[in-house]
Formats: sequence, C-alpha cells, structure tokens
Amino acid sequence: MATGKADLRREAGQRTRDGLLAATLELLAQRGQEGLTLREITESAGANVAAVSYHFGSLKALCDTAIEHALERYLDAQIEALGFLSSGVTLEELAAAFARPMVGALAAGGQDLAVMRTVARVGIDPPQGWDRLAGKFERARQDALRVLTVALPEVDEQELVFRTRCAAGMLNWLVLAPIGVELAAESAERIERLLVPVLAGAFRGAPSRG
Amino acid sequence: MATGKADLRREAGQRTRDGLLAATLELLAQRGQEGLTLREITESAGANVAAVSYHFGSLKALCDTAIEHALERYLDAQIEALGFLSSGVTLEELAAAFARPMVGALAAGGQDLAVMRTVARVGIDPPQGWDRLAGKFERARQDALRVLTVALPEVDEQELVFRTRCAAGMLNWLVLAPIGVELAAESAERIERLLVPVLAGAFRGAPSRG
DNA sequence: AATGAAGTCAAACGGCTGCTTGAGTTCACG
DNA sequence: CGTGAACTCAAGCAGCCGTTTGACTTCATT
Repeated sequence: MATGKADLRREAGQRTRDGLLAATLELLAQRGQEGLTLREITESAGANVAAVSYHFGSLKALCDTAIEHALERYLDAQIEALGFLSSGVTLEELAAAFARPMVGALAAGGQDLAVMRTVARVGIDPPQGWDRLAGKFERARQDALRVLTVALPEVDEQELVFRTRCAAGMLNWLVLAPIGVELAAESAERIERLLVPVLAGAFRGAPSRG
Repeated sequence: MATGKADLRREAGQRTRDGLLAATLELLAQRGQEGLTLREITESAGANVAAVSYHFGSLKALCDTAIEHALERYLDAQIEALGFLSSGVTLEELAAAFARPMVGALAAGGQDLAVMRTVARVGIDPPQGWDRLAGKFERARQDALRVLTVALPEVDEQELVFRTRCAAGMLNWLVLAPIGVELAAESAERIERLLVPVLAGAFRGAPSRG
C-alpha cells in the first residue's frame, strides 16, 4: 500500500483544480459572472480549456463552486466576528465587529479581497442555487439583529432589520465600487476609524427632530 | 417649404431610435453592460439588428448613449434636489433631499427606476468616457458637502466627503440589490420614513465613545 | 515490462456574437 | 410621375463562445 506516499498524478490534478478556482475567483471579483470567458480563466490559470469540463463539468459549475467557496468563507468570518459580542455591547463595538471582515479583507488584499468583492457582486445578481447557504445568511443576520435590539430597544425591530441591510449594503458598495481601491491603500486602523462612526450612526439613526 | 408639416419617415426613425434607447436602458438596469446582446435589444424594441448600426454606429455606442442619458437625468435630479437647500438646514432635511431622487424613482418605477439602477451599475463598473459628466458629478458632490460642512462644523471635511460617498453608495446598493424590488412595492412616504434616519445618522456619525 | 487509471492537450464542433451588405419600402420633393 | 433621401430588413460574414473528442503523457500497481 501507499497511503503515506504521494500520488503525483492526483496532486497535479488538485493543483489544476485549485488554480482554476483561484483564477475564477479573481475574475469574478473584477468583472462578475457575465462576460466571464472560459479561455480567459484557463489562460490566467495556465491550464487547458478541457480541464474545466474535466474537473468541474462546465464553466457554470466552476463559477458556482468558486462563488460558494467565497460565500462560505465570508459568512464564517462574519458569524465569527459577531459571535464574540455579548448583549451589552456599545453600538460602536457592534459596528466595528460588523465591519471587521471587510476591513480585514481590504487591508489584506489578495484572495481575501477577491472573496469580498465576489460576495458583494453576488449580493446584486444572486445565483439561483444559494439555498444551501441561506441558513448561514440567516444566522449572520440574526446575530447582528440580536445585539442591535438590545442596544436600541426603543427602535422598531422591522426598522432595525432595514438598518442592518443598509449597513451591509453600504459595506458591499464600498468594497465593490472604485472607492474600494482607494480604501485598500489605507491601513486597517484608518479604514475602521472612518467607517465605524458612519455604521454606528446608521444603526442608531437620527434623533427624531431632536 | 414644409417646416410645419411632419416628415413621416424621419418621425419613424426617431421612434426607432427612442425605442432602442428605452429597451437598452431597461436591459442595462436589469443585467448591466456585460452579457447585453444586440439581438436581445432589437427584439425587445421591435427593431431590426441593422437599425443599431444605422442609428448609433455600434452596440457600444448605443449603450454609451443610453448610459449618458441616464446619468444626465440622474445628476439633474440630484442637483435640483440639493439646490433647494439653504445652509441652515437640518441633517434630516439634507438626508431627505439626498434621497429624494431615489425615493421618487422607486415609487414611480418604469423608466425612472431603470435610470436609477443603470446609474448605480455604472457606479460599480464605470465606462471610460464619462469625463464629459465629471463636472456635473463634482457639482452634485459639492452641493451636498457645502450643506454638510455647515451642519457638522466639528467634523473633519475629509470625513464628511467619505460619509457622503457612503450615503450615496448605500442608496445605490438599495436600488440595485434585490431589496430594491421590495422597496419598490412600498409608498414613497414609507421609504422616506425608513431611509432618512439611517442617512442622517450616517452623516452625523456616532458620538465618539460618549 | 504490462496494465490501467488520472490527467493533459491540440483540434475541432455547432452556436451565438456584433456587424455589414444590398435590395426593398416609404415618402417629400421637383 | 420621377427622383433621391431616409429608413427597414433578411441574409450573410468572420470571430469568439462553451464543450467534446481522441490521442497522448505520467505514474502507481501488478
């Protein structure tokens, strides 16, 4: 037997798979699913066009796989960031936790940033088969809402849901629009210092005419 | 001479042009510039494929024209909404004026909404030739900033620029993402009542730890 | 050395793309 | 009525698209 020994053939196949996924993620982050070309991916990954059919079945399946990986990485980071919060936290701490995955991705760049941008694009043009991750989405949403309802008991829950979606949308926009490349040049501390007051203010809302 | 009489041929041509522009705007709003098909546009407009080359020169020129029309309509609405504001206005009034074009478009639907969505998409993937409208963009930005600096004299101007971009990005996201179709079902009053506190809060920011 | 599974690759396929062509229609003019 | 400009249209063009094919290499196993 050779369980402890590497099968070089299978390793090469795994490398091709990973390369295709990485190239696809990068291109998805840059331009989205439309206009994405099979040959563009394979050239960027240094692979043959047939490798996509062989390893993933089709271009669409490759994109779906890359998107699902990105969504899973993003949701795990979001849930982890919010999970640390207790119920008695300030709005600023909530805002900081809410923004942490994006701030970290902007500061880190590379694949982390590509994951973020891809997730943001998916938020605008959702694929049909994201039912599998709907539970995680719901969990991340509930985590934020739970802390928010304690911090702002006087605000209607439906409005808090809306504000959470506004905040998430704002982050998605910032990472996707050209302003994202400006932000990516800043340090994580500076991004957080700019962002947290805006997010916290959006959560709190304006005092009604006071 | 026949200056007072209609040339039916030219009228038909104008109708074809307008139909192509309307169909292009609608499809741009739905799916963006990538993946947009010449035959899809012409079928939707009830025109022949050659009409695009004849009237606009190319598919890209047609898209550019449709986008430029949309940008101009949006910027005019934005500048007009902000132009009414005096310097001594409250943050809520500023937020309401800031959101008015989008709220109106969501309530009106149809072409107004398509204009909004197209502008938002252009904000993510900007075409190269929008230099012609850069002046209008700058003017809309300055209008908002002018009122903001008076309303929030204690905040650094660079931060106010950032908050303005955050607010604009949030509106763009709301009109573009699936939540936009939910909002479009609501009345203008309800949308505004939800939106203004969030925008005003984002402008004001959160009190620094206090 | 022989075998067969795993992976790679150039070439080709039908189909769709944007765009052009040339004939045809409509209509205001002289 | 004849002429020419404005416009429409079916058909066709070259080129890129995603996918498939079959020969080929590589390598663990026997």
